[in-house]
Amino acid sequence: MSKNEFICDCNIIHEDVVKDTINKMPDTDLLNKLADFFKILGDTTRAKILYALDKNELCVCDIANVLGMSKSSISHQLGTLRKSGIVKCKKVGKEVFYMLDDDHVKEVFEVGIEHVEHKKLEQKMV
Amino acid sequence: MSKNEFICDCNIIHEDVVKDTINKMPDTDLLNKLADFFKILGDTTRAKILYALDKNELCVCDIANVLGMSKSSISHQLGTLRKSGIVKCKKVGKEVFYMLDDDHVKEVFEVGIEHVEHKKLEQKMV
DNA sequence: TTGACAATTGAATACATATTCAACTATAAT
DNA sequence: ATTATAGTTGAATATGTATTCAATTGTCAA
Repeated sequence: MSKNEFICDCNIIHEDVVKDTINKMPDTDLLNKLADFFKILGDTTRAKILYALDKNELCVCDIANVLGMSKSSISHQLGTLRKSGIVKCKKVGKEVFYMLDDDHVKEVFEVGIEHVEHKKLEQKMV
Repeated sequence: MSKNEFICDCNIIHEDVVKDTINKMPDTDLLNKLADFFKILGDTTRAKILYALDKNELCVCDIANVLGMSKSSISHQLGTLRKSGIVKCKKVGKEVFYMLDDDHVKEVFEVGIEHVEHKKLEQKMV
């Protein structure tokens, strides 16, 4: 493996480790989907929506009022959440009720909160 | 609670549920930190970096070569990862070696992968 | 001390995306 | 049928951010 095969303008000193790491990397498709999943959770509005839906089944107006935001922006976000299969909905008359479609979200949230609170604790100890 | 207290131009029909949900919402600070944490994981480049660092301790050049990207962009991303306390580094001569600072990341990834693979499976069954 | 190299940094660019606004659809009530 | 309401949608705007580029820092070797 010559130096020129590498993208970088540096003398590769750790060729073996690099090769080993490359071999151990999961396929791109998985990593993209994983990042996309976290991207969905990585927005305050969406995080709040999911948190609210974990507590109660809610219509668009309810969510808008819980978060103190406009119906439109909530509806847009619900659209993205629905497209990514994280929430589902049922229509009742003029209203549309939303609920979580996936238990994983709750689980991921829990580990995330653990992390965040652990970090907070660390800061206090410093 | 009058209609006017609500942000939305709709006849609140589910006042009780809305109030209940509001009461059960965690404080804003936690939700923001949580979203910020997921935002960090919600980028393909950063996800790849973290995945790579989970396998081996690597210098900036190594990571750049594993991902096939420039040193500069990797360094920028390592900066954000460092600031958020997810990776740490040690300097050895001219090189800087990076490693994961937190076991939670691994844990969160695992649940995330579970979710992604579950979704993939669901799609196949349809 | 000079040259080479790993890494960082700031500014610029390019791209992605959250919210707003206005228009529209679908359903229910009169 | 007409009107009001819940929700959706597309375009525009505003904001955020990933990558590139160029310059700079710090360390090692000659």
